[in-house]
Amino acid sequence: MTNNLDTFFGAISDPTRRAVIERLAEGPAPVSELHAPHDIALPTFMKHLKVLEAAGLVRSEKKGRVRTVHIEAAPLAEAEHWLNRQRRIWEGRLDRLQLLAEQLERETK
Amino acid sequence: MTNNLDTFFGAISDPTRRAVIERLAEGPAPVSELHAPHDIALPTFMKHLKVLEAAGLVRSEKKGRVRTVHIEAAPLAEAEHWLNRQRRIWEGRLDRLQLLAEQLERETK
DNA sequence: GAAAAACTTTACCATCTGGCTAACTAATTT
DNA sequence: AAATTAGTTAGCCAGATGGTAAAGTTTTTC
Repeated sequence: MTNNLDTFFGAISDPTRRAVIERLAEGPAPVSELHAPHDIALPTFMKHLKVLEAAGLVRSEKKGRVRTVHIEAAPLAEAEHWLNRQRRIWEGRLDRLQLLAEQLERETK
Repeated sequence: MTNNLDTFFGAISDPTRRAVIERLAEGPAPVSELHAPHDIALPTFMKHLKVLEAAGLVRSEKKGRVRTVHIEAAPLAEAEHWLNRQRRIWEGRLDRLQLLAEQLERETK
């Protein structure tokens, strides 16, 4: 059961990768520019890019010697749906617990 | 920079752990009941619970020989904010790109 | 055509992760 | 008191992950 959600959440569980996403939200950029602010070796950084690409968060094209990277909107939706559903279910539960508590309150009064 | 988001997203990047969260959204349960549907050894399962607990997604209390586990609503909010912000930013970007495309369309007509 | 730039590939390493079995402790049940 | 139930602890393992350095490839640029 190697889900989309697995690779998606796995991809954004790393701070370097989240930083890349945040940067890319402002627009596409070549690898070297994306790499610059991070104090890690280039090949290490490329691995992070591959993880993001494998998770479908990012796509890239090479033109000449420059590879340009840009974000992909698609997979975010699914992840948000999961989180939303969970939050609704368990906030619902908390609400019901509160109602129960209030009811008990009234009964013991 | 070992962020909250790191451990949170890391925690929900595993299918077993997401399944536990989904189950717990219906109400608290003892470890053995949570374990039952998963075809893995108990100690392995306990590790998953520890990851969820360390990420603040879950809490548990032991009474007698039974440990009861329940979800914690708090950390979801932060994660959703991150995702929401990202989505807004880059959907915004996609919209702007579309406008640009339409403009070019008009100009070349 | 030589040098520089922008990646890529290769090979290696330590630590983390998810899995296991076996043995142990502490409560209930019978 | 003996057996059962419900977790816990300890120790091991294979593979993934995040990191490195060094050498190679393919454009550009000078």
